[in-house]
Amino acid sequence: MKKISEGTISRLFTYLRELEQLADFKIPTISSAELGERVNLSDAQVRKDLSYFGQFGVSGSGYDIRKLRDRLAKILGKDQAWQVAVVGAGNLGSALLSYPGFRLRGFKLVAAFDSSPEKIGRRIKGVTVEPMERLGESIREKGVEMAVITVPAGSAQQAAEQLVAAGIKCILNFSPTSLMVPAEIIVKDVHLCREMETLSYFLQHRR
Amino acid sequence: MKKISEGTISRLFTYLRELEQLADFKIPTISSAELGERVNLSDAQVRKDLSYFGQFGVSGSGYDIRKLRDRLAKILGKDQAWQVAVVGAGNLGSALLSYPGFRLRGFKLVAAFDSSPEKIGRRIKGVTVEPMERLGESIREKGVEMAVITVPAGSAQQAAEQLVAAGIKCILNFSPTSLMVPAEIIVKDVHLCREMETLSYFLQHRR
DNA sequence: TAGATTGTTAATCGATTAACAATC
DNA sequence: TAGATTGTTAATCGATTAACAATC
Repeated sequence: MKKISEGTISRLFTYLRELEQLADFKIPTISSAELGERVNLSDAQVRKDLSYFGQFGVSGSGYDIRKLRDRLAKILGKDQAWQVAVVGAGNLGSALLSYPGFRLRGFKLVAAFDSSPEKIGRRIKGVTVEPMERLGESIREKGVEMAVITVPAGSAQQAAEQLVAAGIKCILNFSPTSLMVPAEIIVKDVHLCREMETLSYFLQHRR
Repeated sequence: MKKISEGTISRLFTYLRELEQLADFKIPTISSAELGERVNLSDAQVRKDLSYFGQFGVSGSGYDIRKLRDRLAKILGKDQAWQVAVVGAGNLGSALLSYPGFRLRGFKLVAAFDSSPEKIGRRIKGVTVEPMERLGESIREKGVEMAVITVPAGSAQQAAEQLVAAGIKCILNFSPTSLMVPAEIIVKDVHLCREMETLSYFLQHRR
């Protein structure tokens, strides 16, 4: 299979979410043009993205909504639940643990870790905050495959290393540092300040 | 001035942050190759990004660290503070209000709004949560130019409309919906579930 | 059959990388 | 001067868009 870009994958999730909503209505099919219009993308983009994974449509009539939804769900891993650990139980970590959207979308936040004694033992939405020393053991016990880092910049690298040592392959990083991890580890950075910064730049240069 | 991509702007902020750290040491200059190496980018990329805004270097010796830092800070709007409002004072909104990184980077979260009566009046890091009805007035009083939306999906569009009506030009949107706003409004979406989803896809297809 | 719409190939666009003359 | 490094132009790469034959 050829390399598929992150852009394509992200848009496929967008199509899937739209199809899930459409499936509730009575219409059975949708064209690439209609689907694209609903999510602000061109018909060509929709067909191209889908084409990486096979042929899902019927010439002249479009795509069967429920069938495409189910195929995409399978392809994108939305037919299964993912166990997730949160490292850092501060304000952001707690907010993520409390965010109902994750579970709704198949992500079960089942473990939380923090180094500060006063946080350890606290329960947040049914998850007990554990000490960092328990990280490896707890992750293995709970079958966690993905982790979110919400610790301050200074502790992020160490947290990442503990996660890698525990066998985690996939990290969502909210700390403003770039993590140094082995090449096979998939890291996605969400730098909140950076988002704000690019926004402020474009505001400054438009006003 | 020709159109500059978001990628370039984001990287310029990365260079700036690196230069701020470097300025603390005694070395006076740095080459594009060294700077690039520190932030995992090529020397060509560094020079190209900078070239959109002028000539900052000296052939043979590189860039004066403090001088480039100051020039970039000016260009990127980091020589001023930005007033920011948070719409939605739930877990995520509260976490953002409590996050010290924003203020450190020049973003002052000075207003917070929520529709739920039990949240109104609460103080979070010195900011009092106000009712949605106060949004326009408060934003004008405080000179707010940027807003962050952290309300649930169902209320996001309405929140956006109130912000636009209040004169806000720039929105950071954490709700999982795509906002419909006039073309001149700059919206940046941060879809936490989507980040998690793309991550889970690549994990699934690599294991 | 005629109209609609697919899947795919070719054209375009934009961003990154490589190369190098200019120059400190 | 010789070595280092810039700023910029040209080449490459990858992603998006347009076009259209195939086909339901």
